[in-house]
Amino acid sequence: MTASIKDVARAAGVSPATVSRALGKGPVSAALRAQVLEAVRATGYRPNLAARRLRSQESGTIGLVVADIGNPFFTGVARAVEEAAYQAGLRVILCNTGEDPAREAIYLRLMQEERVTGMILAPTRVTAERLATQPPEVPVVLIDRAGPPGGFDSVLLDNQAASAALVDHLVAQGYRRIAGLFGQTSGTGIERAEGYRAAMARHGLPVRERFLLPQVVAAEQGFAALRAEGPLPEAVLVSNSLLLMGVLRASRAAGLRIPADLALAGFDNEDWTGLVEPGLTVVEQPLAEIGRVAMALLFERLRLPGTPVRKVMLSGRCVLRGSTARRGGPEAD
Amino acid sequence: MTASIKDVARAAGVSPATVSRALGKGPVSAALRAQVLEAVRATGYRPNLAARRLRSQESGTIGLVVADIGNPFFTGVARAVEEAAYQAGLRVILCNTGEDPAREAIYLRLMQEERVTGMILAPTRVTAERLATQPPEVPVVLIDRAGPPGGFDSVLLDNQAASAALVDHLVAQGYRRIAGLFGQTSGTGIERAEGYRAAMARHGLPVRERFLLPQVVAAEQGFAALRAEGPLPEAVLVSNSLLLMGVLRASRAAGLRIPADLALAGFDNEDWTGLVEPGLTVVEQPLAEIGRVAMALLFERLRLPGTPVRKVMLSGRCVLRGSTARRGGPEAD
DNA sequence: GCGGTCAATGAAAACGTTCTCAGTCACCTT
DNA sequence: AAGGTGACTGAGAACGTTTTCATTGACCGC
Repeated sequence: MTASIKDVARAAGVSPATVSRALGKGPVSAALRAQVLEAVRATGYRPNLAARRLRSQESGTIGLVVADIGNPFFTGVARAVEEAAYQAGLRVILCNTGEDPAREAIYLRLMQEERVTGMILAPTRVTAERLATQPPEVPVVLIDRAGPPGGFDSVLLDNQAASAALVDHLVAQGYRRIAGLFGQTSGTGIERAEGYRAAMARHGLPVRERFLLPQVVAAEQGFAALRAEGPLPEAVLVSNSLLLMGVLRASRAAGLRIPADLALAGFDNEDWTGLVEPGLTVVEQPLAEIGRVAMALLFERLRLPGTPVRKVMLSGRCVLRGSTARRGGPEAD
Repeated sequence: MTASIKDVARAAGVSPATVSRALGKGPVSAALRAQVLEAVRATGYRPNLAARRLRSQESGTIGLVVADIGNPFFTGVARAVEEAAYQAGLRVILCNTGEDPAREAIYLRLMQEERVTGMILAPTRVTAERLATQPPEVPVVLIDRAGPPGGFDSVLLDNQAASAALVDHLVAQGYRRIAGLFGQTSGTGIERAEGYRAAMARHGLPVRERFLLPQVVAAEQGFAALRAEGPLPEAVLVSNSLLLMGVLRASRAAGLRIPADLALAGFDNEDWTGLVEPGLTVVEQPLAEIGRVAMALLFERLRLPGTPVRKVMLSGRCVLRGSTARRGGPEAD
């Protein structure tokens, strides 16, 4: 088939070992190295990574397992991860689980079979729990979603604080009857719900919440159900951008004016949230930072396996836009 | 380290060959198979994919090399590709080149070293030309962007027709001075420009075009340059969603009303294009279909390597929205 | 009852690398 | 001049699988 290192060796008139050294790091005389390089060119040799990995017992690969590659949050993080890996001479295997725990399990197994050097993982709640009892043999860094207490290195947004900040902002703008819609598959949705609840309690306001699948259509249906079950709230807090889009769509379809009939606040500062009218108030997550820190944690654990578990908590940034303009006041922004 | 097939064999009291057969397809008695499975459980054995690939000489992996994983066009295609691969029991390696030919070359080499079964590729113009002289040894299917004539299987949008359809629509709506902004890194941008030129010629209208890097900021600057160089056109045709966003931003910043001061039409029916006010007229590409067809072409070529090269051309669907409402008329939607 | 077929199993080779080990040669020290 | 040092090189083992080949029985038809 394709040329192997032996073919190159024969062409260059040296031993396979010398070819390996000439291409790698070993000591080789300049003359032989030139011969080898010429032979490589002549034969069109490409090293076989499977053989290399088998022999050297290291894959030079890290696994990145996320819920949804269509979600700009994960693509943002993935870019930073890939960039860091590229700098370090590592490859990235990207896996897309679609929030499906079964698929997550399959990919986790696959990563082990690939003998990845380490993994970065955004687990569903189901998988997060399973990780506690069946930890993978390779270093794992969790992103976006908390794992079992004390278990793994992780880099997280301070979801409770961010959620509470949105509630405080809404209250300050004059809203009182604030409903919450949260994703149900991830620990993140749960945490954001808790922040919402705590802040509402602090203000002495009643909670009204629903948990949904993190999909646009689920949010449209969920919002419809919310309306059906009782009076329209003054504002809705939403735990991710897919749900935010769904609620926006549904409220548009219902002819609601934003924020006059309904204020809206959510997570993830995607481009489109600033382009719709009015702009949507969101908590911006530091995507690149999350990716970079995750890789840094992974590298450190690989370097010093014994170090205690570290959880890095990053803060979001509130981007205030017209969707939460002062209640009853002029539509700012 | 981790258990190997020999450990399992020892635990089960059989030979490594029998373990391999029990786990794979070979004929094994039910009793021994049960023993082996039990031993696998006991030892926590996970097959080593590097060894398997080396021995069996097939990677069970296909490479997907795209320009920008942050671009919803590519994530949409990637999803379909991954789904098809998953069904077929194949893995996908996803590579992100950022429209950088150097990085593209690196990843193409990497795919060969991984001994991928086949590749799906959206090349920049530079790489597309290089493919003609240095074709990879594995089957390649091109998507989104045409390669060298007659060279590779590919699945493409009928860009010229789609572009012309947008021009025709704009003309029908009463627009005459129509400018075009196109991406310069891909053959796609070029083709869309050609369709624009041809349609404008057909209508006897003058062409006014610029070629830009496919980035939001480049479009903002490009649009500013367009305005600086002469009178504001009545409409702008834009060759992809990043440029579309840039032009929308820039025209908002300049206080232009759409479509009264400037009509806008582009490519890719992303969610946000229907959520902004007014909605943007776009050509929708069949993302999932592109991914599926690409995989189908790849599979067929693997099955029957001798078949002649096939180019599948899919049509886009015009989604008409308010951004191209009739000139001077009421703002329809 | 006997050659022949067939399923099940094990021994050992092979996949393409890297790495250890031992060897060669040139050069330096004493 | 003998021994030591060091840089370079090749032979061969090893990585963990799959696969070929041979062997063993069991079973079949005659």
